[in-house]
Amino acid sequence: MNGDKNVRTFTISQIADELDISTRTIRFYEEKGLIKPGRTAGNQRIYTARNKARLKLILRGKRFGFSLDDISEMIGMADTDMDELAQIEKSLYFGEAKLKEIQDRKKELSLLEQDILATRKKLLQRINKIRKEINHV
Amino acid sequence: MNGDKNVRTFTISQIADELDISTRTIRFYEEKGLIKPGRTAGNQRIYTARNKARLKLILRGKRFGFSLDDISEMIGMADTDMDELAQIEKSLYFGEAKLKEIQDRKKELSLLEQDILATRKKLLQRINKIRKEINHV
DNA sequence: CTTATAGCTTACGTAAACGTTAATTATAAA
DNA sequence: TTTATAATTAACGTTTACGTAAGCTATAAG
Repeated sequence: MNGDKNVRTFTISQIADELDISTRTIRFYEEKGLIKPGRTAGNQRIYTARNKARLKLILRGKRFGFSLDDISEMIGMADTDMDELAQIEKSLYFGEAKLKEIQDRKKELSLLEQDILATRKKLLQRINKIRKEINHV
Repeated sequence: MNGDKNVRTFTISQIADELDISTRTIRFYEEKGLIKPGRTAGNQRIYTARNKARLKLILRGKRFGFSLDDISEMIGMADTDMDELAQIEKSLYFGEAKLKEIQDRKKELSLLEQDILATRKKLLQRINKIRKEINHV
C-alpha cells in the first residue's frame, strides 16, 4: 500500500459545473469556514473527492432550509483540528438536536405533500365546475 | 343549515402568538399576495380559521427552504378569482412539479440523516482515541 | 369619556447568501 | 513564447424576508 492512491483532484470550475453552483458560492463557503481546499504552487484552489463530498453535504443541508451557520455547526468547521474534546462534544450535541429536527421534518414533509394534494383536488373540482358551466351556455 | 356557522375569527396578534411569528411577517405575506384576510369596519384585519390554516401551510413550506415565490406558486395566490382555467392549470402544473421535488427531498432527508450519523460516529471514535491517549500519560 | 393598548400604513434598516465587476496572476493551447 | 482562458482577491451591489421606528387611528378597559 502507498499513500498516493486516488489523488484525482478538481479545479473550482469543475466542481462548480458538477454541483451546479457558482464559483463564487464555493469561495463563499470557504470564507465561512465550511470547506478548506488545498492550493497549487500558483495559489489556485484544488479540490479532492472528499472536498466535493463535503460540498454536496452542505448543499443537501441547504435544500432543507438550514442556514450556513446551522450547517457549519452540524458538520463542523473544516479547519478545526478536532483536537479538543469540548469542540467535539459541541458538535455532537448539535448533531443530536439536528437529528431530532430532521425527524420532525420527515413528518412535516408528508403533511406538506397532503396539503398540495388537497389543493390539487380542489383545483380539479373547480375546473370541472367551470367546464360544466361552459357546457351550459 | 345556515351560512353563519363557525364564524370564530382572530386578530392579527392572536394569529401571531399562536403561530409564533411576528405581525409584521403576517402583513408581509399579505403584501406578497399569499393571504387575504377580511377587515373590520375600522379597517383592522380579521382572520378566519381558513386564513390560519393557509398561514400554517405557508410556514410549513418555508421550513423546507421554499421561497415565498415558490410557495405562492404551489398553493396559489389568495386573491386570484380562480376563474380562469389557465391560472388553475398553471397552479396544477406547478403543484405536480413540487410534488416531485418533495419526493426527492424525502430521499435526501434520509441521506442527510445518514451523513450526520456518520459524522457522529467519527466524532465518537475521535473522543475514544483522545481518552485513551489521556490514560496513557 | 378618557386612556391604555393594539392595529394601520409608510418607510427606512438589516442579515444572509450570494452576484457582479475590476484589476491582477496562472495555466493551457497554439 | 505569445495568447486565450481560467483563477485570485477585493469590494461594492442585490434579493429575500423580514425588523424597527414614526405618526396616526381603533377598540377595549376603567
